[in-house]
Parts: sequence; C-alpha cells; structure tokens
Amino acid sequence: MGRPPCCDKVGVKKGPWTPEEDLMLVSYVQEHGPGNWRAVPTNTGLMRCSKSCRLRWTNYLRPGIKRGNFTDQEEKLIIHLQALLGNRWAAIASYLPERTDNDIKNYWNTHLKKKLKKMQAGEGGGGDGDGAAGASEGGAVATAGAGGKRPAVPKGQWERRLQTDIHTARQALRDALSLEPSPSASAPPPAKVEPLPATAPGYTTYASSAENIARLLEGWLRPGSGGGKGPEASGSTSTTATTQQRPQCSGEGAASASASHSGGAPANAAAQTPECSTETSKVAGAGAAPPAFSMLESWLLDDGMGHGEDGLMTDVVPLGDPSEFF
DNA sequence: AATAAGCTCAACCGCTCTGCG
DNA sequence: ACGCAGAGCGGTTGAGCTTAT
Repeated sequence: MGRPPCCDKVGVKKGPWTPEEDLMLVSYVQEHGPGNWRAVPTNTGLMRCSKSCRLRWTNYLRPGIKRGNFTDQEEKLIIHLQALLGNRWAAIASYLPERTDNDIKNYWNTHLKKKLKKMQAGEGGGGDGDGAAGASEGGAVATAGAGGKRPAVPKGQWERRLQTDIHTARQALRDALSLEPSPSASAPPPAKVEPLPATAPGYTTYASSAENIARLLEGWLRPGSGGGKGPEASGSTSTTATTQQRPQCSGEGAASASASHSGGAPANAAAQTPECSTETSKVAGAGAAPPAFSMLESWLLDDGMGHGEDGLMTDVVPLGDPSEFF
C-alpha cells in the first residue's frame, strides 16, 4: 500500500560506495550544503537514491566524524544515555557529536550489550542470565517508556520532563564543580581528547572534511593500499589511524556556505541538548536504573559520576559551548 | 596451512515524523 | 483537515576481516 521504496527504481546502484561516488557527493555537499537529498542524485549524476546519499554523508563523509575505538568515557556515556533514552541512537549521538548514530548503534549491539550482559551475569549469578540482556535493554526501555520504542508520555512532554530533570541535575553539578579549585586546572586537555580548538571562531568543519576525504582518497588511490576493499579498507585504516589524533576541525576557511550546515549539525545538537553527559548520568542514576544494576552502576558511576566528571565533560562537551553548561 | 566460527561495520529496508500545498 | 513527499530514525543484513581450531 505504501509508496514504493525510493530505491526501487531501476538503475539505482546499491552496495559499497566507490571513491568516485564519494568525491561526487562530497563536492556536491561542499557546494550546496547537506540537505535536499532528493536533488542530490539528479544534480550529481550519482546513480544512488537520496536516502543512500544522505546515509553515506552522515555516517561516513560528514566532517568531524571520529572513527575507531570508543574511549572508556564514551562507552560509559553511551551506556548512561542508553539507559536514559533507550535505543534512540540519534538522540544519543547528539551527545557524542563526533560519533554517528549508526556507529553508536553498532557499538552498542556488538560490544556494550555483551559487556553489560557479562557484567550482570557476573553480578547476578545465573538467576537471570537471559534476563540480563533484558535488564540492560528492558531497563532502558522501561526508562524510555512502557512501550519500548516510544515513551509512554508524548515525546515533547517527555523531553520537557527530561530537561527539567537535567536542569536540576545541572545545578547540582554546577554546585559541585564550583567547589573545585580551578576549572582550568581540572580540565587539562589530555593528549587524546580533542576539545574544540580555542580558536574556534573561524573554524569550519568542512576543512576537516576535505582533509578527511583527501586522506580517504589517498588511501584509495594508493595502489595496493590494504587489500582489495577500497573504501572500507581505507576507511578503517586511515581514518582509524587519524581517529585519535585528528585535530578535529582544525582547518579553516573552507566552503563557508556549507560550513553552516555541517557545523550546524553538531552545534545544533548541542544547542538542542546543551544538557550533556554528566547531568543525564545523574538523571539516569536517579530515576531510570533498574534495580539489578548495582555492579554495573558502580562501574559506570565510578568515574563517570564522581571524580571522572571532568574527563567526561571534556570528552563529550567539546563540541558544545561550555558556556551552555553554566 | 587450511578451514570454520565469530566479529565488525557499512549499507539497506521499512516505518514514522514533519512540512507543505 | 487532509494527503503527499521528503527526511530521519532504528532494526537488520551480509560481505569482508579476524581469530580460533
């Protein structure tokens, strides 16, 4: 009954993207900015459906994407947020602007689910071995609402309540932090963490995009770079290599028109959800955690809530404006 | 060294949401 | 108020890669 899938048309290519296609897409987006995906295939000549273009952009080509291993902090944050928000990966991803929802989703499904299961199994004994998974997911679900996928309360209302909670938590956090000696001392930019360069004003994410793409293409174009698998190979090698040290958004002055878009995405996310990480952790801890979480909680709260806050903050907040917080 | 099993992650699919005429 | 089209989201799949036997 529904309308035919947009990708059903004949002549629409599927499967892995080629470097050439990536280039076409990137140059188009650099020129026009992301959005109006419908027009992308026709304007670029790409034999891809609009959906595929958007997905490729958001999950792979978009600037500022961090690939590779998740840090411990990110991991914990994801767990917190998953407990709080459920499987709303896009919402979770908005708290980790360098990660895509797909990435987070994959990481959750492949790593964290198992990890939680293991931890809970270790804690609860055999009792609910199977229920363990349910506990992690079900707990989240229970948090998000009885229905599982959807909050029991209307979305807007639910979000508002969440924000109220977050506001409370934020104040508590501010109080707590205000007791600490010096914020600057407490948040030394560790080598690994890349906070936004302080020289933010002129920065555009597109420069980093261009760099990323260039690096990708470098990998692709280089003969014999990593087996036969073009994009994937380079994607997981070169980009992973750059993951930890990539000076996120270090460039300046590229395609300013589009910068407003992509730069806007994370920034927008930050604006929409200035209440980041640690606050939500508190909320999660306060209302959402299912009873069987003690060991898990202690692991999570260990440095997520206590002394580790700084790390979390610096790790997660970088994209947002710290002033949003206080 | 060969094969099987397990794992990862990019991409696809189908559904829902949102904006517009 | 209604219907349509486009965009976005979450779940799922499958090819390629890695590790174990």
